[in-house]
Amino acid sequence: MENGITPVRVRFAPSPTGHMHLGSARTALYDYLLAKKTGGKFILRIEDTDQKRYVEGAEQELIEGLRWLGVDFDEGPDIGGPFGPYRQSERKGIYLKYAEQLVESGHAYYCFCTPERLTKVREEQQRRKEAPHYDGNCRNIRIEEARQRIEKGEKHVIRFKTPKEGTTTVKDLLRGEITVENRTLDDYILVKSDGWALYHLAAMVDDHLMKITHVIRGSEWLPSLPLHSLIMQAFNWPEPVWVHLSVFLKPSGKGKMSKREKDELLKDGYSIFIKDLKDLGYLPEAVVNWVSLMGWSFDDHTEFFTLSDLIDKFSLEQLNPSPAAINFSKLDHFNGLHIRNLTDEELARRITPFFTAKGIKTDAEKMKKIAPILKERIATLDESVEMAGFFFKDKVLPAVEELVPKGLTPAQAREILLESHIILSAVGNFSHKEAEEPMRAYVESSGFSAGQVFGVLRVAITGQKVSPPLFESMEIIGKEVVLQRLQQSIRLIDQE
RNA sequence: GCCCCCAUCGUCUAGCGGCCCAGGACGUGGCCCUCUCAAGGCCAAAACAGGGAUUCGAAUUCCCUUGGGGGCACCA
Repeated sequence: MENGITPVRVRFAPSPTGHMHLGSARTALYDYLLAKKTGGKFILRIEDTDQKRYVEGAEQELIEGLRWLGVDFDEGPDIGGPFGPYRQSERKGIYLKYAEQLVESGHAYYCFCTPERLTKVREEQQRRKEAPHYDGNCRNIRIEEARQRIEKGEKHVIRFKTPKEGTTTVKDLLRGEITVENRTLDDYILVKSDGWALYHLAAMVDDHLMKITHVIRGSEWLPSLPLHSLIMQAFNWPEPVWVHLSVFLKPSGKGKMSKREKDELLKDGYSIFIKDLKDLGYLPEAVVNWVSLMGWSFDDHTEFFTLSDLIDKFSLEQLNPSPAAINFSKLDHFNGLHIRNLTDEELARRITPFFTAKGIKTDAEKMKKIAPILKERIATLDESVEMAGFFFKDKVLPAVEELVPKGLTPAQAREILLESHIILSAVGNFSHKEAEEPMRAYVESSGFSAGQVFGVLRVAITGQKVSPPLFESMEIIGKEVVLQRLQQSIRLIDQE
């Protein structure tokens, strides 16, 4: 609640098990905004206690994703900080120590049940239509006996001794108090038989040690919130402010994104993965703006925000607890807005890699001239290649059937091209204004419509039916090349 | 099956008892502008899941139903 005044310490704690997606991006963003707003610290902590699920390169992708978005962290694995290390795999010993402390104080116990036995217990419970849970077999083994068995090398885990009676009430900032009956909770494992701590223990220990004041995470954690609260209580540690964000649903709003749907999305030029979004031509500014509004709002009409606007305006009180369907057409909209918010120089710089990726050599000067006429007609950066590739090609190859549009005969199209060639040849200063003026006069006298004349010219000069404004384009291409291309098109018609 | 959460236009949302026969945005449709495509401008259709209760008064509070989501691992 002490938002806006006291500096917070918040952490984004992903596990390096796959690609960074929109949900992570939003959580990290809110963390960052809250930290910046309060003059606090934003920490990146890698939750890699599960060796089996580790994915090579995932941590790097996470860091790159955050940097790309502009969501910079103050402490983290690659930059260090006063509460490191920031990779849980490097903190193994710490967790074990705290787990044993819990055993000592009677809040946890050693359990010697084999995975086989547990599976059997669960199967039986399912058969009886009971909720699967640990049956408490080792709950009351005396600590001395347990120590002896461990000494003899018996495999064991450490379990939390969840109270069997009563209720646990925890407060979530968005939902208020949540109360559960303790008997519906399980004796969760804190430390595995290989000595690695599980999330429930590791995260609580780290949050405490790293002096985390607000835990912002996805609502999939809500069911284990009582456990986490109980663990904190067992240690006698103060609890952070708990903030559970709503989940993202698939665009239809029915259920969450499945593997198959992710593939389908990519076919439409969309993705929930941050690295894909970058390659698809989305601006980090737009992704930030868009994602910030899924579960948060400022007022009833303001929607365009830069990162610094968001730092200024963000507040936990305006978070919305209900699930949100991902709306990609709105991302396109925001991308357009942010593209138009870029300076010409900046836009030129951002679209250049997309040309390079398609094997098109660009030049910076020309690109700067193209940027302004491209700006309001692209929704994503990669569209600029399709729209403006012709500026950098030595040759364009207009299709004859496009050169001769419906309603015109080849002879008429030829006439337009020839007349235009004569008129444009006579233009001294080849600016779009000076070229357009005599061409307009020609349209008037020719009996053709502006659409017909300029349409033929567009195809002849750009090789495309859709392009940036004709005369601005011609100015950038230059008189010489324009005339060459007109001649080429006349030849093309003649050859038919 | 059990536990928890959520519920306003197709979608994201504003609304925190009277300002609401519900506002904005995306998308959709129409018109204007126009050399194509856009951008931009204007207009339109489009929602308080249902039922009780509280109250002079409910989208806003409470209960139930329904629907949706999440969770029930030696994963996070």
